[in-house]
Amino acid sequence: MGNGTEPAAGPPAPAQRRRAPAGSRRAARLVDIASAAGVHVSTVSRVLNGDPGLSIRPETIERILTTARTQGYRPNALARALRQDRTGALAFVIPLLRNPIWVRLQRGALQRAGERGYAVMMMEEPTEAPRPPGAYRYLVEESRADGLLLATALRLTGTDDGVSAVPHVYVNRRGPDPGNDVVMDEAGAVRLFVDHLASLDHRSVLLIDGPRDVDTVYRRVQAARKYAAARGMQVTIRHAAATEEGGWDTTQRLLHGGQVPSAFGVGSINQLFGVLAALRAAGAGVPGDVSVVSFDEDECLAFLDVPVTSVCMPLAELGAAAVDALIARIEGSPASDVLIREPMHLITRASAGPAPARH
Amino acid sequence: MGNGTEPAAGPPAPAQRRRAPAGSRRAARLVDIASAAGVHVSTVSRVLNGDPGLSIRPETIERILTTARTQGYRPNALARALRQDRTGALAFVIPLLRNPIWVRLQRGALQRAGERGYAVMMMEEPTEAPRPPGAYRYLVEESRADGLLLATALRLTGTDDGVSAVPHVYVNRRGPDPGNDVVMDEAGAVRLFVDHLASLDHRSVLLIDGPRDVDTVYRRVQAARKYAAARGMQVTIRHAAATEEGGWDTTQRLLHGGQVPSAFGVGSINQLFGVLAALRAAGAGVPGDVSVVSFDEDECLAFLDVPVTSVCMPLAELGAAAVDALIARIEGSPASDVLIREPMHLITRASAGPAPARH
DNA sequence: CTGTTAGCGCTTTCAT
DNA sequence: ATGAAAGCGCTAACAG
Repeated sequence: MGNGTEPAAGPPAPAQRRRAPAGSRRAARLVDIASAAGVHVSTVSRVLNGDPGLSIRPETIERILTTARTQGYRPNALARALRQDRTGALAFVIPLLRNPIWVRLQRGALQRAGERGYAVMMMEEPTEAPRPPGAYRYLVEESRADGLLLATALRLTGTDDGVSAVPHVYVNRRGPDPGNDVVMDEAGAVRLFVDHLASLDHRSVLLIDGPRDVDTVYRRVQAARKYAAARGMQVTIRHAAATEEGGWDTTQRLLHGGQVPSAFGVGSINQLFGVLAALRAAGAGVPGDVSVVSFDEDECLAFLDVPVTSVCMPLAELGAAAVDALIARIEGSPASDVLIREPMHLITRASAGPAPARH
Repeated sequence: MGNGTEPAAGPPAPAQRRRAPAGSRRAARLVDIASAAGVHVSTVSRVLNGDPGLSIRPETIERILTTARTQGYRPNALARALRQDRTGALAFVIPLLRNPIWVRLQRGALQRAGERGYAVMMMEEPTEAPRPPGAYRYLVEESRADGLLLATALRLTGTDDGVSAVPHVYVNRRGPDPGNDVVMDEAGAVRLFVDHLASLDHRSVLLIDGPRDVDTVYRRVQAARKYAAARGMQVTIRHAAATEEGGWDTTQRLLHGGQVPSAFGVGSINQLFGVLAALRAAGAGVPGDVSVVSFDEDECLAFLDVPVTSVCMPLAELGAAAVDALIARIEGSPASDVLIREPMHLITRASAGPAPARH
């Protein structure tokens, strides 16, 4: 039906090359549409792609469009990609952590990529044994993707391992080659934290965060030192594994060590659970004895026994901006770092309160 | 250097078609290796692919291998895919929720796919406005992927919307067409829950879970009815949004309604936070007044004010098994449902205790 | 204005 | 044991 011409019926499939999943006839090709519509394939191609400088008889256009629709024509992305040397896919290298930031980041990226007509293939960066960015450039070299979104957690060594030969962008971290970073305003987040605590009369703050070779951690630490100094606050830094255990251990050690700052900033939500548990176990009241602020926002924070104040970062925006930046690189735009500032805000809950009266 | 033959130097790039990202020379092709090694491209192809029935002079093989390595040859996945009509990619449709189950599932799938030589492209299923599975079959029809991993949350309508024309597998849910489901033993999980509470002398259980049109929820509810009945326990079911709010609201309503079961099972970790908060707000002790068990395991549960007992499901195994099953479909194996049983276990923490003495 | 043609990079029969 | 050639489905330069 609706396909009177040659390649439909005829001999019983002239050497069909491969899988024919039980009852699915071979997908319609451009040439099928062309012969059914009685025109040449190139004409069909032009019509279907809306070639600007073309003026075909409207009735012909209509016929082509109808035929294509009837036959359920789908352009073969492979053939197109081979021809045009662009796959329409991006590869996203990401550490698959429980931490909700990655989900929000991923969502922002996927959505924007979809809007811009790109598919996204995910590669997990093993949290233990992270690989250098160049380990993923084969994806572009093999024409599986047009560019790389690099969101591995580590700060880079500074050696160019060849990744710079392919379009790429570092997401939520800074890479060794300038102009390819898409990051958030970690310093701004820390400033929000410091300002808030200063306004509550705290004189000493502690930042518990991940390993120092994580770029976001590094930047938060720098900012904490700077802003606390500017306010004349004493600042302590503790690095720990970005896990509940990490937060727990550090806090325990700290509590046994005498002098405890009156305000804690915690880098990741996983650590936060450990910190809160350790505080609770030690009988330290929150916020009575110590105030706590999380640098990861998550809705569950509002439902904890002591609802936790947090800094909410623009993660979806980061993901989207990273996609935009990468596509710009792919299209040949000059490199240029991107800093996402908005929206970022403090979500005030119960865990940060006035500094305890000084002894 | 190391490339003495024709296509290297010569005229200044004879109409290079497209992007040449600043300093990267054109990727080596099979023909480049061939001419550099002084053999025909088909020979190179055979050698590089380890063609079984081939007997070339070892020295020739060596020369080809060396040349390929020297030139950093990468097979063009596009060309290969076009030729062989298999892309080597799977598409994974997933709702990007904060719930940690999806991360673990995704990780299991990505890892197994990698082992089996497949790339995975992710598509987010919008949580609101979910689309029917057939909405994603274009990915296969356009030759972007060889098959579909469908992990959308909804139970299916039963209408075949055309997805059955392409290799696919439902992950953590059952689809309308038999033989394509890869699911975990939700009933077994519920049984673990019921048995545990029965052993603690509870006589009535409540299951707070997501919307009833979510397949996992549906199965847990069926199982709860069945196993509770078998033990002569009274069972109550409450459906709520799979969020903190959902858990909170339901629990509040329940507490104001008189008669409260002595044991709660909670379907998702997000709801769990809401449930615990509502219990706390109402002054109901856990586990003194009510015992609570989560059907989502997450490490943070061990660090809450009352550490929460949970059922730990084999999510990574589910993801891996789904990939295996899909690849089997792609390779033409007959359809067959998969049920993941192992490993599954109860993690006993503090939130489930003996039933309070009866009034 | 539309058709012809070449060819993207690879695999795979077929021929030598 | 290796080479020749066809062709996957599409697009774009060039003809007519």
